[in-house]
Amino acid sequence: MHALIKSFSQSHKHWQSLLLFKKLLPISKPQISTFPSILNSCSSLPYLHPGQVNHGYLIKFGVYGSCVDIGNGLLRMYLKLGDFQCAYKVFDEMPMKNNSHAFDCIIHEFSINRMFDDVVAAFEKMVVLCVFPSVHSLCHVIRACSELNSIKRGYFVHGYVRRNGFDNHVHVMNSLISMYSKMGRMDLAQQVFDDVIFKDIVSWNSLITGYAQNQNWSKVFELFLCLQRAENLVPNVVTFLALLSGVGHAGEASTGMSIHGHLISIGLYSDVQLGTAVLNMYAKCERLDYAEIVFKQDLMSKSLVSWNALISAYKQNGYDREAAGIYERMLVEPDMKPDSFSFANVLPVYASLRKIQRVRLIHSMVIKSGLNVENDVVLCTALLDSYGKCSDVKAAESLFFSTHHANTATWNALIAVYILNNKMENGMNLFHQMVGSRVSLDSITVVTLCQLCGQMGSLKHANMFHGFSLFKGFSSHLIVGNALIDMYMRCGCTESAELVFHSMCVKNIVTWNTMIYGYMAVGCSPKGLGLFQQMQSETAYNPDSVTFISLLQGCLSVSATYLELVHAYILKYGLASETQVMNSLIDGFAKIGDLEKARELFMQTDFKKDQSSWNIMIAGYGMNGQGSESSKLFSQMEVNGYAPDAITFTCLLSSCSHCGLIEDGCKFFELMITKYNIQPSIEHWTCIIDMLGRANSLEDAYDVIKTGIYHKCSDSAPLDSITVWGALLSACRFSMNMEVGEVVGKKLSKMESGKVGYYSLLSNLYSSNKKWDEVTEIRKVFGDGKVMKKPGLSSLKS
DNA sequence: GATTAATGTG
Repeated sequence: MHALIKSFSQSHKHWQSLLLFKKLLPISKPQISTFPSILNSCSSLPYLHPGQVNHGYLIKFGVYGSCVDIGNGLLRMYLKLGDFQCAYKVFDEMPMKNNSHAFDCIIHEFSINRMFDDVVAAFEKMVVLCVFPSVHSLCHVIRACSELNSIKRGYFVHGYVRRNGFDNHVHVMNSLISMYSKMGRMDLAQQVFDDVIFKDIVSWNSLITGYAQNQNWSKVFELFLCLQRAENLVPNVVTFLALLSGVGHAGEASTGMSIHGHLISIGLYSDVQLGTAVLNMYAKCERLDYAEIVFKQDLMSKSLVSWNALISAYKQNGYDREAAGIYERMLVEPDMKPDSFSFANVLPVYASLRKIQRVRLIHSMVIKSGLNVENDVVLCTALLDSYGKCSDVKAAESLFFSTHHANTATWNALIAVYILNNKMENGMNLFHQMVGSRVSLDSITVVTLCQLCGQMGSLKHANMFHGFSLFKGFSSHLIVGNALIDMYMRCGCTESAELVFHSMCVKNIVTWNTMIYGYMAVGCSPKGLGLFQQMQSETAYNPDSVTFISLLQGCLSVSATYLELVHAYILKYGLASETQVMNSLIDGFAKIGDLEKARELFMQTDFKKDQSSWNIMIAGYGMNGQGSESSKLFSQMEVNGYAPDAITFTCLLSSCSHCGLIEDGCKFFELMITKYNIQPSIEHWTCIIDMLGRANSLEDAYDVIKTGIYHKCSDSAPLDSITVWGALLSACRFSMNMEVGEVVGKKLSKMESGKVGYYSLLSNLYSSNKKWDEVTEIRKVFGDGKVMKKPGLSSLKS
């Protein structure tokens, strides 16, 4: 019977073996040698009960602890069943001297269960008890140190390796190379590599991958060339994965293509991972056409990673709609379930397309698929950011407060959400909390805070914050310098912006563009143009689209000659086919009142018109008092197959309001809701109130606000109500109704951050009516450095 | 030993 139990257990007939054991028990006392077989069977069945019962038998029959094999068997059983508490108990009760097998068992099980602290703790116990680990265990321990990112424990294990002669083992040395690589210590990784006498392909791969992960591309290529000269060693899949990642980041499409060809010729290309890496390489080199071909034709068995990589490829290159399309195609693919990578990839796409329903849907899918948002920071941050971009600040906040692992990116994201949704005070508060928290600040935090100060337009905050970033040592970062320039420009302080600009040792095209943009936004067109010319003569940068969009900012203060000159430069640099550049130019001519020129450019066929081209032209007619032309253009737009969007109607409504075409305005408002299914936004309501106000229907305008119908609009930031009341205020000014005006003014000054809004609206109002004396008067009252909030580039894009 | 992910400058 004992022999039969043993044979059942060996031939994986675990139920039979257990049943037989149960039958045997009432008849006779089992032999000690039967227990290891029984325990083996228990480990293979996903039920804890028989294991515990047998543990009891072992004690009852007095055999427990009498034999190392039984102890180890029991330990293995509990480990496999995942009952670590019982495993610990057995382990503690075992005679441990020289029982390296027990240690190897628990280290192995802890390691595959990602219990890295316990792996290291077990190893430390081994060292104390002078038990020698196996090479396999040692590799697990080294990996645990790298997962824990603990250089101290890494040094300890490395020392142990040296003292005990394990540095002859190539596997141990390879583990050390990748440990130091993951910790970013390529100097130490290189040292270990040099110490390995008989290097194998894994040694080379570990080092090459390390350099790739630490973005030292030249070393990646150099090592690859060395490897090719090495005898008896042939690069394999892993080598090429690292190499392709290097090529992708370096953006060298031609090198990538030759590697691609080489992979085909040596027959490695059929590997899905390599195929995906090739796809990713082309995506990073901005060769989406090749990436698409690789995906469609070469990747026979597409993995989830391949799909994710393709989504990411489109996203990286700015093709949001396409990226969303691929994600949706993936959803209907059989056997393809999105994972946290898919979600984190596609969320920013839906966020930038402002598809809040999609964001909510993904959130529910995340929960349904059993992913834990609280424990996955990346996914949590992506969700938080997406909700914030879709104006659902509450959802963003609750994600932030529910996560246990908020890191720097998570904090940065929520501060950015507050800025985007006009909650500057919340942003500032959160920043102060962040400084007091355990999370460290990074250059992105500083950039975000620069945006915050710039949006507030407060020079006091800007100066304070500049001091802070100098103190923290961030001001030498290129993106921080650029952000500081932008911040000072938005605060209207060109001198400080110039100071930062001249102090920067490393500049890029963004630095120059930011300066030019800033000069133009504060109305210093000669300085902007001067810097533009300086950039051409003193640097190797060619002006790009953004340079020209910047030069065309704030065109109210420029002349026709200036615009002609900029146009000539646009032609010279071959950017006349760029939609956004041409839109800015058309907008410029419209703003200075040269509608003829604007129309001429608009009719040109050598640039691809988009929705905003039409919007700009419609608005252009409106602001020049030609409301009926706006309406005509709108009909043409529909005929040409362009679906009008929310902004189109903002342009139309403001045109009708400006030209006193109340009937047309109401007609368009209705059309927008019924035909185009666009929910009125705060801007639309503002236009309506403005329109009623200008037509001396102040009562009606007041009614719109009093009845609260504007609350049924698509966005709901609290500052928005200030916008609406501000429109009424401007309506009051047009109809010279100071009675209502004062009521509205008082109301505004009581609202949350209402004073700033009131101030900025009033000064906007006065300055648009060219009443400079009143503007100066307001500055005297509120004169703490605040200036008007200027629209950013984002308003141009949409 | 390995490919895909979040926050950010104009």
